[in-house]
Amino acid sequence: MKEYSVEKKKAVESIGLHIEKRTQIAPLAARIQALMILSSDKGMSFDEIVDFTQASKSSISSNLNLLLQMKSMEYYTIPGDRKRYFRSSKDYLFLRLEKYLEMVNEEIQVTKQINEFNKKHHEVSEEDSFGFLFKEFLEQQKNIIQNTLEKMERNLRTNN
Amino acid sequence: MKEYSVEKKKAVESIGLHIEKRTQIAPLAARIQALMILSSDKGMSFDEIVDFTQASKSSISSNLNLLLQMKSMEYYTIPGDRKRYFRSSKDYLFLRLEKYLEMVNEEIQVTKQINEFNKKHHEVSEEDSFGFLFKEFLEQQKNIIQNTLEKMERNLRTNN
DNA sequence: AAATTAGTTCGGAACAAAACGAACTAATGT
DNA sequence: ACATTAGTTCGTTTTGTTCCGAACTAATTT
Repeated sequence: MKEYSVEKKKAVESIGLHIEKRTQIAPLAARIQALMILSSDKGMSFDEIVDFTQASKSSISSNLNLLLQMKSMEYYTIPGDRKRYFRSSKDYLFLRLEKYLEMVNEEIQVTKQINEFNKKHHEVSEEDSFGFLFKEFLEQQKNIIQNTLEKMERNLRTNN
Repeated sequence: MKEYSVEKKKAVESIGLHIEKRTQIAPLAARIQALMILSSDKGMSFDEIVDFTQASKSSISSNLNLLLQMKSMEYYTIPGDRKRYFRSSKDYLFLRLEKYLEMVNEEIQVTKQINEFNKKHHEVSEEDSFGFLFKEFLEQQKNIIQNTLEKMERNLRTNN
C-alpha cells in the first residue's frame, strides 16, 4: 500500500481519458496505458498497478493481457524475482502511427467509394471542390505518416 | 413503401460502419449520415429515411436531431409542403477537418504534458527520438489541416 | 370538428461492455 | 509438506447504450 502522488493520479486520469477517447479500449485499459506512459522504463509490477489503480486483480489481469496482445505494452523479468515488470512498449509510438496509416488508407478507399457511387447515381451538379481538397488532404496525411515511419525505422537501425 | 436498390443499401451499410468507427455516434446515426452522403442534394424526407433504414420514427427523430445539432446535417423546406428535407450539410467536410484540428491540438497538448511530467519525475535516460519524431509529425499534421481549411474558406468566398 | 400528417417525448426492454469476487493454478519459499 | 506469491479463469453484477412503442403535440386537410 505505497503512497502515490496526487499529481500522478490526476495526470493518469486525464491522459487516460484522452487515450480512451482516441482508441477504442476500455477505461481501465486506457488508465493502465497512461500510467505506464508516465512511469520510468523500470515499469511497474502487477501488484503496483493494482495498488495504483484501485481496481481488482481480475480486471487488471484481463486489461493488461489485452494491452500486451496489442503490443502497446511489454514486460520483462529479473532473474531470481518471480514478478513481471510491465511498461509501455518502446515502439508504442511506431505502432500508433502504423494504425494511423491503416485508418487513413481506409478513409481514402471509402472516399473513393462515395465518389464513385455519387458519380454513377446523381448528376453531380458542379465538381465538389471540398471533396477534392479533402482527398488532397488525405494524400498529404498519408505521406507525412509514411515519412515519419521511415524515419523511425532508420532510427531503430542506427540505435541498435 | 418505395423500393430502394440493394446496391445503395449495401453501400449505406458499409459506409455507415466506417463512420460509426471513426466518430463516436450511434450505429443508426452513422447509417443516416451515410445515407445522406450517398443521396443527391435534394435530400430525403423524414418518412423516406424511416422507410429506407427500417428503423422506428422515434429512433430516427432522436438520431436526426443529434446530427442536426452536430451540424453534420441540415434541412430545408419547400413552400406549401409540410415536410422537411434532410441532407448532409454542405460544409460537412469542413466541419470534419475542424474537429480533426481540435483533436490534433489536444494531442499536441497531451504530448507536452507527458514530456513535462516525465522530465520532472524520472531522469530521462536518452533523448527519446521517437517522441521527437512524433511531435514533428503532429506539427506537420496541424499544418496540412490548417492549409486545407484555408483553401476551403477561400473557395467558399469565391463560389458564393 | 374529425382525421391526417409530421414529427417529438418519455419510459422501458434488450443487449453489450466493464469491472468484480471467489475459487483456482503453478511456481517458489519456509 | 505447507504457506505464500503471482497471476488467471469464470460466473455474476453493475453500468451504459441503443432502440423501440405508445402516447402525445401542433399544424393542416377534409
